[in-house]
Amino acid sequence: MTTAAKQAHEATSSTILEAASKVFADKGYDGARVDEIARAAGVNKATLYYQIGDKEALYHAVITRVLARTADEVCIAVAEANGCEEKIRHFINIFARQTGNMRYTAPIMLREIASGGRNLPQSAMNEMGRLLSALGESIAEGIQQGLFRPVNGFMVHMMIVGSLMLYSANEPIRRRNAENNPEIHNASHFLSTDEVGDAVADLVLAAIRNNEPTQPNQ
Amino acid sequence: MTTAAKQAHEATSSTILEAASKVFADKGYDGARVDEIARAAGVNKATLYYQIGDKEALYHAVITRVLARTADEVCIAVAEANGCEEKIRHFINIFARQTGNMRYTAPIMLREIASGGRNLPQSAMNEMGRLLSALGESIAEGIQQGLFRPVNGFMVHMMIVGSLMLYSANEPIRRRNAENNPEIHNASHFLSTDEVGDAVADLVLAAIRNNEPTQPNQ
DNA sequence: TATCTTTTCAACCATCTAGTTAGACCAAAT
DNA sequence: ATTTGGTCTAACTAGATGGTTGAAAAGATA
Repeated sequence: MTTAAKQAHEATSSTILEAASKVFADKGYDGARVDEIARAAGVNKATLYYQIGDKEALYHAVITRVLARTADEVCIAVAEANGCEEKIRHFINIFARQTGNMRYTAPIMLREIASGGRNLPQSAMNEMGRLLSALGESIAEGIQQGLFRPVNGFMVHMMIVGSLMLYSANEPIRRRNAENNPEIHNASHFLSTDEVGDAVADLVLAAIRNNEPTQPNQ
Repeated sequence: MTTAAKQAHEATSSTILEAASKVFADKGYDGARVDEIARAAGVNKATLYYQIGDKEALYHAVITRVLARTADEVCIAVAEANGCEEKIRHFINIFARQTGNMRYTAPIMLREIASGGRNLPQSAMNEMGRLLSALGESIAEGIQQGLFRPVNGFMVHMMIVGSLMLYSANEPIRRRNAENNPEIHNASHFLSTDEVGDAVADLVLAAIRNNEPTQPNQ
């Protein structure tokens, strides 16, 4: 394959995955129509099969891509942080940005979880594991240092990820509700991506921070 | 209609809705097969159409039922509580029980949110509103009394509901993960329904509690 | 220009599925 | 015994959908 051809392949492939992400997020695996994805990507259906494969291959590519991106961004941000609090903060802020800006991230993950991870390929599971570890280690470290209370790290993870994904995925419902009931419009229901991250970080850190600092464990 | 007939209607109808709840939770709206629901309910497909209606009517009935049950239970529990902290605690514990024991609750809600509430009938929206108010008022009251910090009540709601639904819906993935990696089995990933409620309540209350009590607002 | 490879397309098909229909069944009322 | 009203069923249909294919276009190479 020439480099020009390779680039073309890369470009179409990426266009298709981007379109597929949106459609899968919007309609779910079963609700998504391959024809619609092709149309949204502006390519013929056969091209899609030629470039990537059948519907399942397409979905696997999409979900692995979404999770890998999120895990990459989050892990980098956590690694760059100084101290446990900042690590948690970075984790939350980047996750908030990821779910807030890449609008398909949260719906795809939520649906996948709702289905019991039926379509989760191992590669995607691994990416989830990276996310879990990044936060788990930061919390364990903080507890070790006596900065955090001895909380259940997994529950904290659920809390962060749950609130951020829910808030992001909720948006259409909130908006519709605001349109239908303009009189009870509530500004606190419409925060910017960064405001959401800050609000969650504030709550989570308050939840786990050790306010009666004793000597660190050992 | 005779009372016997009425009872028969009630019974089949309920059986169908129960079966439909499971299938919709498991497969989602588009993934669910009407034939499968009928089979799961042990009735002929035509009976299902006779008793309830088409697939959409079935789904509307299911989601409204699920949300109404949850809202009912939660509202009763909150009303019975004394003081803001206890209201929050009751809210969380009952919600945890509802999502933890009625295993289809969380998946159905998560999918609905992921789809942007496309299939949410007004009746279901109202039930969601009741849930939101129950918590919102309790938090506002606590802030008013200076017991809670001036937090964003909606974000707290996202946090509670997000973590509980995520934890509940997660269960199959956690279990599969534990089976595949028995060496890193983590007890904190497998809490009982009540333990989950307590853990979340502990975290949330720590997050919003006012640790430097000043004079109440006014 | 001729040739070869990669990429795109429109039309097609086998299968699946939501929804319908015509009638069987059954209990109670006459 | 027969009618009546409600409940249920097997079998069917019309339409949609995932996936395929053979040919044509585009582009590189020589």
